[in-house]
Amino acid sequence: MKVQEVAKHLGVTPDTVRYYVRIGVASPERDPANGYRRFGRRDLTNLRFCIHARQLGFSLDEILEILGQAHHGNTPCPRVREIVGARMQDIERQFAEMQQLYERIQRAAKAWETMPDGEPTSHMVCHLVETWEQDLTTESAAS
Amino acid sequence: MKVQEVAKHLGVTPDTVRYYVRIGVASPERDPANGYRRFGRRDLTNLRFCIHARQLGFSLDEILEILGQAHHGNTPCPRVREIVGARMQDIERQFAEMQQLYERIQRAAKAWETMPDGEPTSHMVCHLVETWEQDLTTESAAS
DNA sequence: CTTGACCTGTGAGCTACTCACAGGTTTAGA
DNA sequence: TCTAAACCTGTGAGTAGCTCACAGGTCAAG
Repeated sequence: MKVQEVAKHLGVTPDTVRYYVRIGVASPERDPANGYRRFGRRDLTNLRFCIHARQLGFSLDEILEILGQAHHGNTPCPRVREIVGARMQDIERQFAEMQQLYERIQRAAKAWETMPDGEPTSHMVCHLVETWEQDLTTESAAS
Repeated sequence: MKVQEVAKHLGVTPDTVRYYVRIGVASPERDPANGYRRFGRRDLTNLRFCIHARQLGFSLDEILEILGQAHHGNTPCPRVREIVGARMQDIERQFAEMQQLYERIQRAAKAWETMPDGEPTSHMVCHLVETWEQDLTTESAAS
């Protein structure tokens, strides 16, 4: 299979497939006549795994690590379970951070509702932003 | 004020302050004797605005745009309100995406609980990932 | 006078692609 | 048989917002 067929087959762009090849997710043979990539079964397997794993939040480094393990005949499943666990925690943390950001914006927007616009001065760019009451103390202490 | 004093004052690292100067958030004078940055009132104002705005989810490009507006004596407040509105929508969207990802992972992890590990084969790297039931159809159709 | 803490600019690294460029190949149709 | 469109190639740069490394100059305390 050529790059575009593979891409269509897997639901990604040819550029993405080429990128994955570039970093070593797959290593297709080359057609000696024209240098085109010829994807075999193993290449497709690796690419499919990569795409699925990405959809589960795996990083490309983690994917390469797992492919390496599998290449050596070791079962990558324990590592996979480990990564998935870590990823869930990451997401929970990001989730909390985003919620904080959202609430911060919301508080600001609400506080600004009744405030007029103002001209910038030498000690203030936008009074909306600069007079906004933030509890930085709480947040920087928490981090 | 020198770079480290400013950094401490604003609660960021000296590197961050230097970076902000680099991209034009502030343009401190230089001490002719040694070339050190000397931050004045306006520089501090800009940096403080920048840091606050970042905490509200503004991009550095947006911040530079606003600083430019303010520099020309125009009130940036309407633009600020606009950006804040856009940012809230962005966050809501990201929120939904992350939730999807989280649920996807959760479903996978749950489905794997009772599955044993397996050896990698030529057509499968990790059966946990590759036999995982995804409703890609739903998701790709939705996007 | 030394030592350590500061300062300088520049450039690279991080993630996961995505796009641009310049050029070679294949394929379908006239 | 020719041509034009659609494919393929590798390489390099761009994205966001820092962060760190490097090599070297400066300053303050003891």
